[in-house]
Amino acid sequence: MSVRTRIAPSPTGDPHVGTAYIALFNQCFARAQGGKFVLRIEDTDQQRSTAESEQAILDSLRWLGLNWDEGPDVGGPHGPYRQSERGEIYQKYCAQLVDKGHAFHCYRTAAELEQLREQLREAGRTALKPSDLALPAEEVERRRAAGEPYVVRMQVPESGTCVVEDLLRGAIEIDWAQVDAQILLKSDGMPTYHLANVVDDHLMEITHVLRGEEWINSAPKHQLLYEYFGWDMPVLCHLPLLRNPDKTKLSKRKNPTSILYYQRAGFMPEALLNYLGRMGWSMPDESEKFSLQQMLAHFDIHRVSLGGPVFDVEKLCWLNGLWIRELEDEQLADRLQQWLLNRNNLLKVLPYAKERMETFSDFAPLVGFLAAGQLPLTEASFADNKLALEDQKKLLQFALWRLEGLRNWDRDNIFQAVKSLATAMDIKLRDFNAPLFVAISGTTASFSVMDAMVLLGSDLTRARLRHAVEVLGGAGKKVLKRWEKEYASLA
RNA sequence: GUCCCCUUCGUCUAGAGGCCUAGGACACCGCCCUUUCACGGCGGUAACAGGGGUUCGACUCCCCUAGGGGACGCCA
Repeated sequence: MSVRTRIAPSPTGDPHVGTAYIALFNQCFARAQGGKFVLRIEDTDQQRSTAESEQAILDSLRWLGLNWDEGPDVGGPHGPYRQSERGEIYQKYCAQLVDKGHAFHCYRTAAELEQLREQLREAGRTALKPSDLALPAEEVERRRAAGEPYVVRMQVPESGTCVVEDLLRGAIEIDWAQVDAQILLKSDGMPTYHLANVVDDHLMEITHVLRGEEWINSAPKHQLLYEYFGWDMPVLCHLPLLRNPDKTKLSKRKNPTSILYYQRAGFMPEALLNYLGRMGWSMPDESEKFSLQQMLAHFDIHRVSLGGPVFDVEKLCWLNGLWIRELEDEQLADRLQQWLLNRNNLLKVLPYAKERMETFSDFAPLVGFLAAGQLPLTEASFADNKLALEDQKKLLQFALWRLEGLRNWDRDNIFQAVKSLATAMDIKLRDFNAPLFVAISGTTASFSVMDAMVLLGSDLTRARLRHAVEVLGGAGKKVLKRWEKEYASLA
């Protein structure tokens, strides 16, 4: 038995708690039955995946205490995808499907596809079927001869019902009319997730797949591919999705989602993992605090409850407190030293503090805000700034939006983002920065707020900006909508 | 819009037809402990989405409705 977690690095390289959540359940499920737990990083979109973002994910999972086995034959965290930089493996398998008539070359252009989708919408359908995509033979021949790009799409039944078995939900029926002629090979020759996923799982001898609920709708495609290839299908199990407090799928706009954030904000890995284990799952005796070992010892996949659990930072804090209090003083001293008071950290911070220090005792107050999770702000904290409170609130929200879109979190990028926003809003940088200072450092008397943001990291920075907006009274739905419009018009 | 999944206190959950007057945890409130604040202890408020079946009996099984979520990309 072999269970895998498939991991796609996010564009920003943040290791997502949702990834850890799935990995945790995979590990418990596999190991509880003496099976292998295989981790596979796979991203056939080379724009997204970098060596650093992949490493960040692996490091985060290790930090949490997760560990994985080498996959059979292919080994390593990468699976066949890494052995096939330009997708050769998949092209080979894909050619088999074309030969057998299970897949076809499609020469449709982007413009044509858009038009087709428009027509479907009007007809009240969604899925592009092979028949929708068909072109006259001579037109196909013409485009082929002209060397136009093409993709390979899979054949799918035009009608009928597909039944997919889910370990927790039983039989799920999906109409074939809902399933489109999925692209298997992109025009650059790289596979899409769907093909890579099926081929990799087969080559890695995966027997069970535990993945997020969001994949249920593509299960028929995967099942069909297994049939086309004549391979055994792994058992599928779809886990519920972690949610924001408003019940939508957990997203970083509404919640800190990066493992790095929780690391930086001073959570114990044991506590975070423990909390993830309580999401949609419970110990047979309902105990709240348990280690990975204990979870493993009692793991039963059927104790997963299907309602999407809301990620509640407050309860996580309480749980983390439990873990801290049960540490010996010696252990806690070690943890704190590792976390913050290590030489590396000091060296990073010192250049900014040194200028302003007269005695050693000035150090802690100067950099204390870097160690804090949430700052104890009130409206009064912002009162001395030049701009009206309402304007400061808007400015902070705009800054938050601007910084959310940032790909690389470094001083230059942050500075550019802030400066361009200030210019666009026609506010002097000095006035613009004041509320940022308060939100980030708790006071305007501090070293460069840009440097502070770099030191804090993107997640903690965003969390502070969000908090500041809340402190200033927050923004209702209506206001938010107006601001969004205004923000968009700034360009 | 179409399809799929889901639905027990505000939140995480227990519950495999009678053990349910629905249990635990977070949060909240009160009391105790305490020079303060926490921690800890004790107690309290608070839920089976609605309607139909099936059954001697339904939180539990079935159907419908409603609500929530997800998916509908040459992203994963």
